[in-house]
Amino acid sequence: MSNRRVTLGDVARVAAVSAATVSRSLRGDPQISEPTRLRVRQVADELGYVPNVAARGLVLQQTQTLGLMTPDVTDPIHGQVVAEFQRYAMARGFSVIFANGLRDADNERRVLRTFASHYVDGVALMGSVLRQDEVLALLAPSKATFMVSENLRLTSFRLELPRGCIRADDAAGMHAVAEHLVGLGHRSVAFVGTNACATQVIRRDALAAAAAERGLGDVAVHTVKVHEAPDFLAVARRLHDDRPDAAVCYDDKTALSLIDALRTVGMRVPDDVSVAGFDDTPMASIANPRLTTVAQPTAEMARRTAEMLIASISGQPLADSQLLPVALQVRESTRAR
Amino acid sequence: MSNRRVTLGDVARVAAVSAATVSRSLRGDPQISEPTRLRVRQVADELGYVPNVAARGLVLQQTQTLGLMTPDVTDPIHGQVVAEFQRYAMARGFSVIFANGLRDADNERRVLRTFASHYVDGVALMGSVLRQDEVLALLAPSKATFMVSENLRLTSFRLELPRGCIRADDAAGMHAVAEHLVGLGHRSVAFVGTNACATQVIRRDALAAAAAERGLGDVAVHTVKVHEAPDFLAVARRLHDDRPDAAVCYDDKTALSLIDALRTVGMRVPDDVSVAGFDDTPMASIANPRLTTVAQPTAEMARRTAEMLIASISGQPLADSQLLPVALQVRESTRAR
DNA sequence: TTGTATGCGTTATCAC
DNA sequence: GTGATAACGCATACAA
Repeated sequence: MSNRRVTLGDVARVAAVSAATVSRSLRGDPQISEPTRLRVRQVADELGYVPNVAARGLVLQQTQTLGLMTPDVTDPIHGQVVAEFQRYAMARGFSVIFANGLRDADNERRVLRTFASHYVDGVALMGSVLRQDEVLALLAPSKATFMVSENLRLTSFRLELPRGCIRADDAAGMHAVAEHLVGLGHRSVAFVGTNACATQVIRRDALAAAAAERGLGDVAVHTVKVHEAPDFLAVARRLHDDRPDAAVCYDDKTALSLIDALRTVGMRVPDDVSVAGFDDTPMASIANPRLTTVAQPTAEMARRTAEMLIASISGQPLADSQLLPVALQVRESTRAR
Repeated sequence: MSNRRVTLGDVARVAAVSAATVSRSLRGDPQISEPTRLRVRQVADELGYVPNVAARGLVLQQTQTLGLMTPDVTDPIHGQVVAEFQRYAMARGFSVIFANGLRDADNERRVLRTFASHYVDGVALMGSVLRQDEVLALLAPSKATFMVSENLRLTSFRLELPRGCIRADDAAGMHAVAEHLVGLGHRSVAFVGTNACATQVIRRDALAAAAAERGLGDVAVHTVKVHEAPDFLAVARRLHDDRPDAAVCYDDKTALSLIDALRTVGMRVPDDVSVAGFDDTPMASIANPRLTTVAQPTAEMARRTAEMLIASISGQPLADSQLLPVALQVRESTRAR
C-alpha cells in the first residue's frame, strides 16, 4: 500500500490520459467520451482517489465550506441549530466548520479569524457578543457572506451590504405568555433571566411591555449571574418573599432550574407560583410539572439561515428578513389563581 | 476597497520584498531582520492580510483540521463532547469540521467521505454504526489518524495501525447501580433502552451481569424504538403490569422520558418503582424527582480524545487505551423497598 | 539576510 | 474529445 496520497496525476498516469481528462471525467463533463469516462472512473476507484477540496477551492476561489458559531452547543437549543444547519449544508454540498463562541469576546474573535483564514464561503453567527462592525472587520478579508441571528442589530452582510435575517418572534411569544397569565387571573409577574445576551433583553423587555399593556403592573426582574444552583436558590428565596403570581423565565433551562430551586425552598409549582419558559426544549414536555412555554421553530430557523446563506453565496438576491412565528404551549406549570 | 483577496504577493509588493520574506516574517522566522519583519507585519495588517490555510495545507501536507462525527449534537451529552473537543482543538490550533452521524450508515459514509476530501489531519468518531473496516476504507485515502469511541471494537487507527482509545467505564457504572439497588432491598430490575448502539449493548449486558452476580435475577429488557412518547407509554404500561422494583435506563434522557410516561400511567417514582439513569446530564440533578444516575466524565473524555488524536498526529506515540472512572450519583429517583 | 524557483492538487483556457 | 499550460496562495530548498 502506497504511503502517498493518490492524486489526479496518479489516476491520469494509470489511466493513460491527461490530468485534465481525469478532472473532466470525474466531474461528468459532457465533452468526454463514454469509454474514457468509464475507464477513468474505474481507475480512480481502484486507486482510492479522493479529490482534494482544498486544492479545488484554491482555483475555484470558493471552498464549499461554511463557518458556524453558536454561543454554546451544550445548550439543547443550540444543539438543534447546529444539527439542522449542518444537515442542510451537507445536503447542499457544504461542509461546516463549527466553533463555540462562549459569549467571550476574545474567543469569538479567534473563531472569526479562523473562519476567515479558511476562506469559508459564508458564516452564520447564531448569537455573538461582538459589535457588528468588529465582526465585519474580522470577516471582511475572506469576502465571506455572513448572517447574524440574535444580535440587537439584526442584519446580514456581504461585502458590507446589509441583508435579511432570520429570527423568531420573541415579542409575540412574550405577549402570548402575558395574555395567558392574565387569563389565569394573575396580577403580578416576575422575570427570571441568566446572562445578558441580546435575546435576553428582547424577551425581558417584551414581557415588560406586554405586562404593562395588560395591566399586570411592573415586572420584577431577577437575574442569575451564572447558571448555577446557588444563584437559583437565591432567586427562589426572593420569589418566596415577593410571592408573585408567576415567574416568566428567559428560557426552558432557566425555568427548569428555577422550578427545582423553588422546590427546595418549599414553593410548589404551579400551586404556589406559575412558571413559564421559552423555547419548548424536549425537556419541557416531560418535566414535572410539564412546562408551559413558547415553542420556537428552532430547526426551521437554522434551516432557513443555511438556506439564505447558501442562496446568497450563489449570488441569488437575499430574501427579506423573516420573523418566524412562535406558539404558546400551555402545560402544567401555570395554573389559575 | 479592493474586491480581491489580499495575498502574500500583495503584501510583498507593497512592502517591497519578496513573497518568501513575507512568509518568513509572518511566521516569525528568526532569520529575518527585525526592521523588515516589523515593516512586513505592518503592511500585512494595513492590508488586512489573512493567511489562506488551505493553500498552506497544500504545501505543508497537513491541514490543521480535525473531523468530528457525533451521533446527534441535539443530545446534551454529545453537545458537551463537541464543545470540549472543539475547545481543546482550537487551543491547539486545529479547526474542526463537524457533522452528525445520525446513526445512519449512508449518512455516516457521506460524512467520512467529506472528512477524507478535506484531508483532515485526524478524525474522531464518537459513535458510529459503520463497521470498522469500512471506516478504515473510507478514511484511508486521506491518511488521517482517527479514533473511535463507543464502538464495540474500541480502537484507534493511523495508517491501519491499532491504537489507544478513550471510554468511560460503563460496566463499573452498571455494577454500582446494581449494588445500590440491592442495598435498597430491590429484588427485580428491568432495563429500558432506546436505539441499539454499541454503548446500549454494553450497558445492558453489564447490568444483566451485575444483576446475576448479585442475585437480582433476570433483567427484563424493554426497548423503545424511537425516542417518542407513545413508545415510552407502552413500556410504562408493561412496567405497570410487571411491577419490577426498579427500571434502569440506558441514559438520562431515556430515564426522564420514562418517568414522565410512568407518571401518566399512574406509577410514582420512586414510590412505586425506582428509576436510574446514566450520564448525569445537567437535567438529572434538577428533574423531579432528581435522578439517580451514573456520572460520566464527558468533557474529560472529549478532551482526552482530542489530546490523543493531536498527539498521534504530531507523531508522538499514542498512550494506552483509557477507561475513565464513573461515579454513581444517588438522588431521589431510587428508594428502598 | 533576502530573493528565486519549484511544487502542493486542482481547474480553466486554449490549442490540437 | 483530449492534452498542455497556467494559475490558485503558500512554504521551502537553494542561491545570492
